[in-house]
Amino acid sequence: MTATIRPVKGTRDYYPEDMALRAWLYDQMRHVSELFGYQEYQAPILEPIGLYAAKSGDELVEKQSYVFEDRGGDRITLRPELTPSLARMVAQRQNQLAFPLRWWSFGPFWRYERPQKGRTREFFQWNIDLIGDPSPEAEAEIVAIAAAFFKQVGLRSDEVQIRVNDRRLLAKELESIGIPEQARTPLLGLIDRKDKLSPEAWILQTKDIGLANAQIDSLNELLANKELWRGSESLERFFQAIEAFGASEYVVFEPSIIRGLQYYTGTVFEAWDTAGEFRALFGGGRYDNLVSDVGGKPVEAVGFAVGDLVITLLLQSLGRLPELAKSPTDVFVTLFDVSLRDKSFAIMNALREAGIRVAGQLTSEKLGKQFKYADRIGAKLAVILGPDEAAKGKVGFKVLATGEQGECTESEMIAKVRQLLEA
RNA sequence: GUGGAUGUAGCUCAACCGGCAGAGCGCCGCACUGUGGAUGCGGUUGUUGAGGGUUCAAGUCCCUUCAUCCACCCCA
Repeated sequence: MTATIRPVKGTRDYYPEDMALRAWLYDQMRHVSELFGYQEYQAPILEPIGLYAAKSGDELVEKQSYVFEDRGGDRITLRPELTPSLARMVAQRQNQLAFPLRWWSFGPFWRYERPQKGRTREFFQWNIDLIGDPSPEAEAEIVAIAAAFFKQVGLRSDEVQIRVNDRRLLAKELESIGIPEQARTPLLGLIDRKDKLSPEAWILQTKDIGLANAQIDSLNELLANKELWRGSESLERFFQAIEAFGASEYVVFEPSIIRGLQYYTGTVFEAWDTAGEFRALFGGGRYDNLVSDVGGKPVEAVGFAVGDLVITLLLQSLGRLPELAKSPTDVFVTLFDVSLRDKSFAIMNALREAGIRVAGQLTSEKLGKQFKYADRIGAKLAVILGPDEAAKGKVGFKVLATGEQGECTESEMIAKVRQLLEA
């Protein structure tokens, strides 16, 4: 064990059963994306460091990105997020794309930080964006997609919740209670962390920023007001559309949702498990400046990102993981001995040409072991060709789940196998 | 980057005050040389993460180091 080379810190090996689960999640993401008419795309995993310098959080770029020099001396980053790459792709073909764009992607990302529960250094993420539509209805569509995804994977609205806010609304409200401009940015960061702080620490830290007692009271009142959105035309329209899209049971207004990324310009949202056991399931919002920041003409955009890991942990803790096949094997073809090898191989071939998924014994082994193997890999059916069957021009079969056994002629085999697999 | 916890068989974990390294599961074999999953019997599995120190004696105490986990920070 000491001799094996360790995996890179924060990476995760996906053994076949883990991979089957990730592939299943990917399928659900694809399904929901396509239900809303979104197209899949892929961006490079390597990007120049400069792409992120513009607008991501400072800490993200300076401390949490994997950066190295390639052989030509260029500074390369393992992408820590997708949105800047998307912005570049849009900017590069801005004049030939059919707006609004409905695009989605799934792939690996890297972030150099201490791994912990629900977080690794290499992780996989689903990104989905609607680009070129400034309306609150566009935001509602994106949030409705998130709700549809939860339904698709079997998470109910009493288990997960999408919390929505609008940074513009909050900025206006902070101004109205007399919070000076220079205090607003640090205050927003503090509000974002409020539920992690004790009430005492919260008051202490708001005072540090320079708020008076009366202002803290107003602020607390503001953050407790779940009806605050009714003052905002865009949020009114947003919630009306959410209702019409059938997503309202999953969506609530929450004035303390801010999000850390600097590039969000308006609506922001996060999804959480209602039990509060895990970190955010996904986060997103409106980012209208990003395309122009990478050199394009200004385009409005809204989107979100979901990691595979927290969703998986949540489904697991709720006992909601799907039962996936152990392997794609439908049929296991046994091998009696060397004299029947070619004939057994020909049977494997015939079944495969009929589109049936077959694994088969390649070298001589006791039949008992072959059946055990067939069982362990989850084959539904075993096909047996021994001297007795061969003498009669027949093949034997066995349904592994029930032990039911029988024979049929070689010419009947494919039809028989198909029939047994469907049962 | 800061703080805390934990490293013992393939896996999950025991081992009293420092006194012969164990159990369950798994795996292998046999009962059952043409039949898996059940059962019974038998067997295998170790540099106790690594290095050093104290001691008659270290899984256990001390130091160093590495790794993992948890929280903070941060969160695409």
